[in-house]
Amino acid sequence: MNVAVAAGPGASGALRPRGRGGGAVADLAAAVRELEATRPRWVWADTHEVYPALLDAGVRVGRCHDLALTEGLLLGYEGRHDEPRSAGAAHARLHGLPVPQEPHGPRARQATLFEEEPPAPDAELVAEVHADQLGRIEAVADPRRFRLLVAAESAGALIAAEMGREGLPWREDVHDELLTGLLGPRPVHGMRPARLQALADQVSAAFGAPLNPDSPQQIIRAFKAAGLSVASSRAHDIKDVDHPGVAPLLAYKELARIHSFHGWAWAGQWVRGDRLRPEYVPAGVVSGRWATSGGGALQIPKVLRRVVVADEGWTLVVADAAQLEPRVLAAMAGDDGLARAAGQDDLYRALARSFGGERDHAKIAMLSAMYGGTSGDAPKLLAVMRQRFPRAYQFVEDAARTGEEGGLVRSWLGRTSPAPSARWRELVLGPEGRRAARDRGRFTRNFVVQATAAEWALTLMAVLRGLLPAPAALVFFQHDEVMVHCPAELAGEVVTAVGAAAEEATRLLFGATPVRFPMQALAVRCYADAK
DNA sequence: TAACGGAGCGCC
DNA sequence: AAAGGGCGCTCCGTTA
Repeated sequence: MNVAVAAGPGASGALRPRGRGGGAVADLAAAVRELEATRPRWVWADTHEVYPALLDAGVRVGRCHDLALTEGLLLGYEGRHDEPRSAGAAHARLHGLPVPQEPHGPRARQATLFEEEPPAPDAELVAEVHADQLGRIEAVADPRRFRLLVAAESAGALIAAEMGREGLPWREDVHDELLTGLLGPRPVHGMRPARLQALADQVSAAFGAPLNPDSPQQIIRAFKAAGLSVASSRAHDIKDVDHPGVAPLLAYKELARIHSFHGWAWAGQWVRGDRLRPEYVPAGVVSGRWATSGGGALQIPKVLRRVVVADEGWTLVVADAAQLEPRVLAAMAGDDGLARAAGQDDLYRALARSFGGERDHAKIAMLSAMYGGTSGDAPKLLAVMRQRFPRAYQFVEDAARTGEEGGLVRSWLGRTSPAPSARWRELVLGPEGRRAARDRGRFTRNFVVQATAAEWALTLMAVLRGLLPAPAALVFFQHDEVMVHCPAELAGEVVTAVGAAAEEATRLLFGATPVRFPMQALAVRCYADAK
């Protein structure tokens, strides 16, 4: 049963069960709670807009259909990536009305703060757009897969909202202690911490002139003045340079990043009550990966992982998919040889024999095939791959070729790469054309793998959500890694659920396949212990 | 003064 | 001869 939902002013809203007239309700959350017992699929314009208020009221739902996310998938599939994907825009297109432009960027968002009253809840509009989308889904090449994509994407939106509310356990005292140990005591606002300042002074002393180590230009100039030419101020390009300023500069870079990126100011903004609450953006990346807007939660440095500690009596179950992308390629390409290797726990080890016995060579070959790498030993190893695993090789080559020619590629479930920009179409005809074409080829080559890996991970998480015993909760998701916070006595059950979810995700995407997707799930007290 | 692109680096 | 995909975020330094 599908039930269209629209939120209205305050707690009110409107419901419209499929095929029946619905109506306005004074208390939307109460109405949803009551109907949830019948396990409906809730259809709404935008999970991000609707669901948080339900969660505030203590109402969780099992499944939904997110019109905006689905519209994005469909528009992409139809080669219309640039059109606005809100439910309102979709409705306007249906009726040939002027399409409201998507607000984007900080300015646009501010402007909408002062706009008129929210429109009356319109479950009719929701139902209409939904019906249109269902029709368009049936028109794609493989509706079964696309329906799975829509379901996973929508489930992801529910999870993102729930995780945003739950928050990642984050010990403020441990964080402060760690920062103080690395940087010195917390400075007054705007000042450099003592240890950073000391390192900056050492750098200046080594070069014999005041130098701001945050300025790439000044760094390059300083090396030049010392008679040394460096390609850039990047750590990688200066680490082997013989100069007394190098060591303190590298130390400064490492610590300065922690200070500015995940330091006290950051914690003040994103951490409260020993919980980090970033804003997840499902499908924020064109490949379908999630992004965050604020909080930097997808880039938590490894050194900070010891700050993530389970509550007393609770545990963290940390699980990550091993070698996800090559396994995805093996399953998609239907390459028997690669699929056999991907039936092993260590795919690269299983491939080593084909690459002269070196596990590292197998790894370089696979990564180069998926990323378009060509440096070092890559060409030689790719030639071996082409010969030993022709279908897998051809699969990514085809994706690259399509991209170079300006075409669209799709993930396994049907997520579609954006069309090339007008700028690219111009560029590709000019003197830099070959380069532009190759760049896009690398993008589409990687897209088919990365986007399918994201689908597998999203499906896994959606399944896992349904298997978790209360009060276990998903608290973190990072591309191919999930974390569950649960009472210690449930750890075993959660570990089992992770394994079952991985198997189910594999079955849903690929059916019967020799490829395995091992997930290492570990119950730990602290994220740093998961390694 | 605000806005913006580039550099740099963290994560996958 | 070399040539690696995707992001977010903060800083600098220039520009409007």
